[in-house]
Amino acid sequence: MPASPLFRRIDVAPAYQKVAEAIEREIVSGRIKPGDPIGTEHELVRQFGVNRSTVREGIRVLEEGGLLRRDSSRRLQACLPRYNKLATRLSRALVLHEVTFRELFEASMTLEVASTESAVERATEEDIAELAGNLARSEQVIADPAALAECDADFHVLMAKASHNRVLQLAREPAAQLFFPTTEMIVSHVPQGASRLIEAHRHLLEAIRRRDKAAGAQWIRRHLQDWRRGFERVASLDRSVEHMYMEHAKAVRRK
Amino acid sequence: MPASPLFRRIDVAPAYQKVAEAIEREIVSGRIKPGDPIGTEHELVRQFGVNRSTVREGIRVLEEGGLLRRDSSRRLQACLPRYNKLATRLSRALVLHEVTFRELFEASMTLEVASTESAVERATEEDIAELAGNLARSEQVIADPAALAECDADFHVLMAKASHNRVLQLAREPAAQLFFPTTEMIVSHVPQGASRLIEAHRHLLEAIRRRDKAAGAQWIRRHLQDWRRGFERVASLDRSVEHMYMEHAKAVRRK
DNA sequence: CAAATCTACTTTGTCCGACAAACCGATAAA
DNA sequence: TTTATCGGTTTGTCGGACAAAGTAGATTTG
Repeated sequence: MPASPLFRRIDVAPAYQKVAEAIEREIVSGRIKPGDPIGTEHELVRQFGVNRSTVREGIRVLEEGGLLRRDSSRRLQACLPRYNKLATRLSRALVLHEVTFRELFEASMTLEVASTESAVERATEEDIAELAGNLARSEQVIADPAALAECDADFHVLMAKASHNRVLQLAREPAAQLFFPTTEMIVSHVPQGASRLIEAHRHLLEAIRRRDKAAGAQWIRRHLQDWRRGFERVASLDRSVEHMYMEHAKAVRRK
Repeated sequence: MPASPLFRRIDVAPAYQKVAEAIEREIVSGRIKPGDPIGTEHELVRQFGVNRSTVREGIRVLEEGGLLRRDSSRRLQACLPRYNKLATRLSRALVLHEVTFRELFEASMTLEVASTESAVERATEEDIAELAGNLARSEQVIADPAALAECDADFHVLMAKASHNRVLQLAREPAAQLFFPTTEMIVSHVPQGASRLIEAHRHLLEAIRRRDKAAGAQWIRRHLQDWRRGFERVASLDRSVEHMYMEHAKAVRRK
């Protein structure tokens, strides 16, 4: 145990980091609210007394962290980090760690069941209406695997929203981003895949309407098992998530 | 539906983003392995044909995303994004969204139970040894709430590691980072809090040793319920996580 | 009077060149 | 063998510059 120190640890962080930290502090502490303008780069230069290049490096850090964005006219403003954007980073990390589909499946089984059970308990009328709207759209695009896969992903996002638990919502997102891109592949390879998917969604919605937790849990499990069986027709569960993800990322980038 | 287009959508992303994306592609695709050097800024300037300021902005983006780091001599190298670092961003996001302890508790109940059940099934001898080591340390610091709280957080991290499911490991981390900082407070306010905590850990370890899934699930639930009861003595579950987190963050920064 | 257009100013994205401090490697000195 | 010294790199920061795009106010037009 050292004696009480004479000197405080000196802060050797580079200037751009200090700029980023200073702005971050203001936002996290709530002194700057989401949507508030941060001021122009020139103003920040004046306030911090550093060069514009330095300010810009700090800004990039915060932009990437999701605390800052540029509005339509590219002026800076504070913002609430969107789960979705952060989840993308996490998904990428999972890919790099060469996570397998088995891990993804197991985790999703837990997360989606929890999300469903909460949704059954807490879904509001609006939540139900959104889910119903999604279901209707799904039925229209039943013959288009890509569109149906997108509907499926949305359905589960809506379900997580209906759980009214943002932690759960956030926790499931990275796995879902890797999990659901495979849906298109499965739906187009497995006969009856599309109709079974929609049937499961219909029963899930019905369970929510009746506040029947057991039915909800049962149908989400069945839905995921369907995915698993479908997936195993095409590839091994122990394959790393890497390839699928790469292809999907490419497709998204084209949009 | 548009006719097949004559021209491809031109890419108007700013140069620093393209630099970041180009490097990201190389890393995510595996052509650059974690640990590989990226080359000096000057080299990147040459390769991309843009200014150094531009390159540096791109580098900041990737550094923040965890794909790039600077080694001891500040040279750039690729790296695997650590869950922990990303989880910190997520935790911050949860704070900004004013998540409540109730949400945190419910999600953790799901995530920790799943993590425990997997650990019971799959923990290796090394996992068990690590958990046992942690338990021994806990018993030594039973009178020191801060140290005990740290042990508790570590215990659950080790448990997640023992689950051998990296998706689960990642999914629980953000919640845990917000959840466990309160442990110190609870342990020091609730008589028997420390001993109950250690008893729960002991039973959890025992359940893993005996591969007794039901016992594992039961004890982790009990452990979390203990937390909840303790917490409710001090504050309301419906309080936003914000204040606690802010104080904890300050404490960590001082370290 | 309202709408459209033009013009002057601001802001961002990028570039150039520069320099001190830190770091690396190798050689010289103890 | 260890320590000290000395160039050569590399990073972090700086100042200034300019084109493109956006903004807002003034001006023209219907």
